[in-house]
Amino acid sequence: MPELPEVETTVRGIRPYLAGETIENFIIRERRLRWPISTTIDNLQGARIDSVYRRGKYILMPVASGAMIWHLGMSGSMRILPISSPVEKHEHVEMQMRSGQALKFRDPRRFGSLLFTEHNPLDHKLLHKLGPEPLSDEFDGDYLYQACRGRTVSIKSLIMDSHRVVGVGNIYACEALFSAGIRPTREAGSISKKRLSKLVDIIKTTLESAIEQGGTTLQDFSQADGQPGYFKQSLKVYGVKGSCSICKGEINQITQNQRSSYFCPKCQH
DNA sequence: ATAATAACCTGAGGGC
DNA sequence: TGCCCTCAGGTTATTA
Repeated sequence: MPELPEVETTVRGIRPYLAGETIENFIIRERRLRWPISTTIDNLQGARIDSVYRRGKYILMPVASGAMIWHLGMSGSMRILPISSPVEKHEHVEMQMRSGQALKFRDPRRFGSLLFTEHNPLDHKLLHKLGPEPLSDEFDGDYLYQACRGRTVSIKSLIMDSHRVVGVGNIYACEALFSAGIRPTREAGSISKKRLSKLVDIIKTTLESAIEQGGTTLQDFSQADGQPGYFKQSLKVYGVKGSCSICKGEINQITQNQRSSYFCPKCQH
C-alpha cells in the first residue's frame, strides 16, 4: 500500500543493510509479478550493490553489471530479516546477503515488479519520461501551471500522472486537493496560477511530514515483529464517511478514473 | 498528444 | 460460520 512516503521510508530503512554489501544468494519463489522476473536476476549472486535510491516510486539498486529496478505496486513491502527467519506467505523474493541479513519482498497482489537493466536505470523505458520529483525545486507553481495549460483532464488525474509529477498517489491527491480547496473533478486548465502554486506547496508539505513520520518507524525495519516502516497518516478526507472537519458538511465520495475520490463540496471548488 | 478504459492479482470486510 | 459482492493506497498498455 505504498505511496511515496512509504517508498522513501523503505529506501532509508533497507539502505544501511544493502549498500556496499554483497549478494550471497538470490531466491525467487514466484516470478509472476507485474512483469515476469527475468532469469538474468539470478546471475546477480556474488554481485555487490553499489547504492540504494529512489526515483518516483521505483527503488533502484545499481550493481557493476547494471541495476535492479524494484516497484512495490499496490501491496508490496520490503523487510530486512535474518536469513534463517521463516518464509512468509507471498514472500516472492529473498535476496540473501553475505552479511547474514536478507531483503524479503512480499507482495500479495503481485502488482509489484523486479526488473534488471544493463544500463543506467534512469534511462529505462519506464523511468526516462517521468516528471519531476515533487520535493524538488523543479516542481513549483510555474511548472504545474504550465503543465495544466490547455488540459481538460481533472486536476486530480493530472497530479496523479507520473509523467507530470511523480509520487502523488490516490490518498495524497485527495488530501492535498482538500487542503488546497480545489475540487478533484475541476478541469486542470481552468485553475488560476495562484491556486496551483498553493497546491504545489501543500503537496510538498504533506509528503514531507509523512516522510518525517515514517522516519520514526525506522527502528523497526529489521525487527521480526515490528511494522515494516509503514505508518498511519492522519487523513482529513480520504476514507472519511462522516462530516467535514472544517464546515461540518457531508464528505462526498465519487469514482474518478476507476478510483475513489473524497471531497467536501462546500470547501472545495 | 490527449483522454478514457482494460488489465494485471489476492485479501479484507460488509451484508445476508 | 460461510458465501457472495465490492473495494483496495499503482501503473502500463491499448484504444479512440
